[in-house]
Amino acid sequence: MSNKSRNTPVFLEKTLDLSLIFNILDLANQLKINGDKICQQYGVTTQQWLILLHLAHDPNIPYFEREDHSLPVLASELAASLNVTRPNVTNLIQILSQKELVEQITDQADARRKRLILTEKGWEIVREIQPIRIKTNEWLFENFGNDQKKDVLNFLQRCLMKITQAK
Amino acid sequence: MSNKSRNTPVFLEKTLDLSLIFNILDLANQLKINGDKICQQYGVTTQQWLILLHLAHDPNIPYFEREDHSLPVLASELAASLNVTRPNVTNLIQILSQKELVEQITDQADARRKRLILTEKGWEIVREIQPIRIKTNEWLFENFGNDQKKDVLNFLQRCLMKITQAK
DNA sequence: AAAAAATAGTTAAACTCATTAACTATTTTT
DNA sequence: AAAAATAGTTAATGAGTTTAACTATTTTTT
Repeated sequence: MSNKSRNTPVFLEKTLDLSLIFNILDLANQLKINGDKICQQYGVTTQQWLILLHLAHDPNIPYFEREDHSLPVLASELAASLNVTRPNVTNLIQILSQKELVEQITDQADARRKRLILTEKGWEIVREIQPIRIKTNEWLFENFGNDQKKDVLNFLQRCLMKITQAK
Repeated sequence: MSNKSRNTPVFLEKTLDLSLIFNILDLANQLKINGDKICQQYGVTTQQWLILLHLAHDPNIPYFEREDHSLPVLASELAASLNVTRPNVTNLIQILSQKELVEQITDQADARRKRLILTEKGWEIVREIQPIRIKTNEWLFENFGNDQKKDVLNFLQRCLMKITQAK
């Protein structure tokens, strides 16, 4: 009695590749949920906090390893780093401006550009979340050695490079 | 001239842990974008397609490795696997029902439960996307050996286990 | 120098996915 | 028989996202 609704059909095989994909997605999901739990105590979402980290020039952000970033961040750079559209960034920045965490300053050399900087209140949130963030990650990875973590990081970076360069 | 808006402040250090987190999030993001590009040709989103894969009992889904799943899936199981609330699943299932990809059948042994199954049209989408999915993933991981992939999978699974058991 | 093209960002409308709180219906436990 | 637990829905709401059409500014081309 081979019933489609009860048994895995033949064309859906268990493979290393597909398991990897699902586990990456699941873990990212969990990390986002974890982030939300921390961030919500400070009145921001994980996504909003990620923007604050960009404005604070967190050196761990992959985009900053690929591109130069000596000047304050632009909306278009945020869009590129977060892989979302510019209107979406406009939207998020407006929310953060209303919360008085971010300010926009028109670039003197090019009036089309708006440089985004953190307010003191914005810096405060980044500073306060930082130790919690570090502790949480130390806990998460405590059973792994540095070499192991480096291998995984390398794997992820090479995948990212491949996937982003294909566009 | 140490200007907060231009230089990385001291408390934001570059670390292996934080780089790992960012890269996991970024890669998951890219995978979702990739998925959307494929799925949208079939009139579904990545999230909706993931539900179809659950109903098709894809053996690569992490939840199915942890829990038994001999019977057709329940909304509550979907919620647990996707890490979302039950009302959200109700919502998604309604969309998929309207698209005639999913049917709900009241469980005979327990009338509270509704077993979710794919319609023939639902199966068709899963079947048609499958080869594209496999080819895309083979391409993505083509430069890695099986051992390397196994190591990464193991790393991700252990992280997931740790993070989910902490709740 | 003027016109055209490119770039940076915004506005508006719409959609997907997600939440919480309060509810119905059914089954299980006490 | 009553209480508690379980499965799912409804309603209201919100965050984040998109596309299409727009303004303003700068750069390139002619």
